[in-house]
Amino acid sequence: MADAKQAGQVTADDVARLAGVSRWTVNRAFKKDASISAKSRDRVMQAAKELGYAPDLLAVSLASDRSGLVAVLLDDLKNPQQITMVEHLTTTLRDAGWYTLLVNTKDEDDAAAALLEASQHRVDAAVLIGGRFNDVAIKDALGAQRLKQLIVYGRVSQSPNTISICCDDTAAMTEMTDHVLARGCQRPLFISGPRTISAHLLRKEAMMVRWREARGVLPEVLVADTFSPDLAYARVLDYFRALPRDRYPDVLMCENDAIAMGAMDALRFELGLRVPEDIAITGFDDNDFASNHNYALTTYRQPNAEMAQAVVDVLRGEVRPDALSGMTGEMILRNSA
Amino acid sequence: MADAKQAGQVTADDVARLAGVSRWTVNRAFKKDASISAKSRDRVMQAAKELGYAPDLLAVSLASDRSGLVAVLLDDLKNPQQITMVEHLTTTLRDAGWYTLLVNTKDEDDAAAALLEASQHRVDAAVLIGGRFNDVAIKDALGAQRLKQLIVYGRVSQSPNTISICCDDTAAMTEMTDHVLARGCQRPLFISGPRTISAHLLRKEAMMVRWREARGVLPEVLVADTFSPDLAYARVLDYFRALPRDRYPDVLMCENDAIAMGAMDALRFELGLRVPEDIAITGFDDNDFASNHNYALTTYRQPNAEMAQAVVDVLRGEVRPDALSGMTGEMILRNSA
DNA sequence: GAAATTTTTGCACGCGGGTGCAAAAAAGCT
DNA sequence: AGCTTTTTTGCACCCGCGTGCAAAAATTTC
Repeated sequence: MADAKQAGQVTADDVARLAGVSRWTVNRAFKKDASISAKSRDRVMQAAKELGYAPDLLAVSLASDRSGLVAVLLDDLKNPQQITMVEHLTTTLRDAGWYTLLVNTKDEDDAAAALLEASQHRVDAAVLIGGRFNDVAIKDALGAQRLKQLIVYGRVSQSPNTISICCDDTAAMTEMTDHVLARGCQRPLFISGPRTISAHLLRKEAMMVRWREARGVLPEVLVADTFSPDLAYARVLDYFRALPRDRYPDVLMCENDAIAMGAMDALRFELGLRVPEDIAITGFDDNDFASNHNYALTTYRQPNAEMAQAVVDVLRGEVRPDALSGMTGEMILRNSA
Repeated sequence: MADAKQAGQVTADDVARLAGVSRWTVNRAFKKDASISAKSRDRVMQAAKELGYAPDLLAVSLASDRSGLVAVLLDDLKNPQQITMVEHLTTTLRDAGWYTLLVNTKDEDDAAAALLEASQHRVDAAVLIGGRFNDVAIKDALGAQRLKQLIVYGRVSQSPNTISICCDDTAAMTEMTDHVLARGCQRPLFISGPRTISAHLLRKEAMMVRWREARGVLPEVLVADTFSPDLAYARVLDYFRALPRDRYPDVLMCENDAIAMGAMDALRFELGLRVPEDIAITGFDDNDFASNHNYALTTYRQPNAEMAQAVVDVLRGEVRPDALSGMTGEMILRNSA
């Protein structure tokens, strides 16, 4: 095998020379359905292998105005749900021929900067994961205007120039609430995450609405400022300590698993309560630890594969706008509720 | 703000026209320390803002032979340690001006393909995380030859064309072992992950060596085929069930936290043993759940920030070959041992 | 076997900007 | 003011490949 590394980049011209054809024929040989004779394709491929040639994707992108890159911007890699999303996105995109430019943003300003950088890379789309991306603010960012596609992933976006791909939170939460109701719970407490993002309101509201329909009363709500178990732990503890024992809730519905776990730990380790005997708990997302023996969390798994596939559909231009935010996941029943 | 999106890409020529200078002056205005007068830089920047111009990074890469991209290839996004590494890498690289092309590989063949694809993107370096990358096999891959830098991250590589950046596993494991010895443990069991990767042998061997130095005997070893808690759970259960109670180990040293957690669950839920009273347990990596109330795992935190910084140093050409695999982390003492 | 098709191949020009050098402008000096 | 030195600016050519079209070659047809 020729020494491609030291000699610098092997280009299509080199291959052409060796194969005795023109550069364009070489490029055709590497293109899916180009018009080229089998004979010269073989000769080209042979020469290419000999030289260790592979088309330069940068040059392809520049010339063709299709980079094959998708920027995935996220918030918080500590959040298991975001990781799950990244995992599905990277594999699904790669299977479909796209590459993932992963950007871990620090704050809102940084998110805008990241968007601009993504556009400078000519990404075919940018996928926004997490709550840091306030779409109202972001839509004015220079980067947003330069992008071909802006996809808000995992929650519904208000912004018109944007495509939302997410699971039907309302249906999901209604199903969960029905389950809890059927279980006979009477005094619910909803524990929400930070209240900046639209998706959150959907989950909370779906639960509230359903509960009131069924029981005629509105559940209590406790707000945690982040999705961290530790904070939820502290919040829950404060909340319960300020309450007489006979007014304890009998079910905690949490906006995601992380909060549910923190809450469960607080109940068990600090208050000596049993789950689910004394208090039932539900989470959301079915993260990797939800099935753990210590938690056995009843939760809801988002349709992650389907959502990732929807991104590919959008990239391919096969948009089914109706289907983009109506995907439903699956309630996972475990011991906690 | 002009409508950059519909009108297609805004180029330096457009800005030049508006600013009344040549295209090259425009490019200079965007370059860090180019020789350009303050006056024309201002004029250019003004025009650029008006048009919503930003340099096209693809074109820059093509022309300058520095893509600013680093491919991060990994194995298993379910592995918390890999996620931690990705997190540190993405942020550290971005702060230093590089972008991350994240590739989630499926198997060994796919890893080779991913390497080739990375090289086609002209990445400035590829960082290999996880055990799927058998460097002996990978070094022959076409992609590997075309890469400017191949960095094996988180373990030592045998391959000469490769740079290893990792923590000093031997020192780490020796420290952990000393801690366990000082605690007075007598019957250790080492639980290893899959035995394909060099790094694993280092951890196990360091523990074995140290233990024999101290007590004159070699610890038992149990092999789990993956780093999943569930498998460790099953393995540990089998192992203990085949053992008379009086020959139970009194300390489990696990190759990583995931294994330690699975092991701990098995001991508690299936065998009714207490940790650490009956059996002590140590992990490795200090993943997010290690500090959880249910586990309180004594473990070892790798020098993640330092390791990520080392990648940047390599990219910048400021290599300190000696320092690349000698970084030490920090033992985290919790309740489990 | 010559004419009409069809397939294959080659080429000019462009994608957006980098590099090194030479011309032009500005600044410094006597 | 006239001349030298330094800073700024413009330009030719290149990075590696895509696109559309015309020339060349291979096939088919009668």
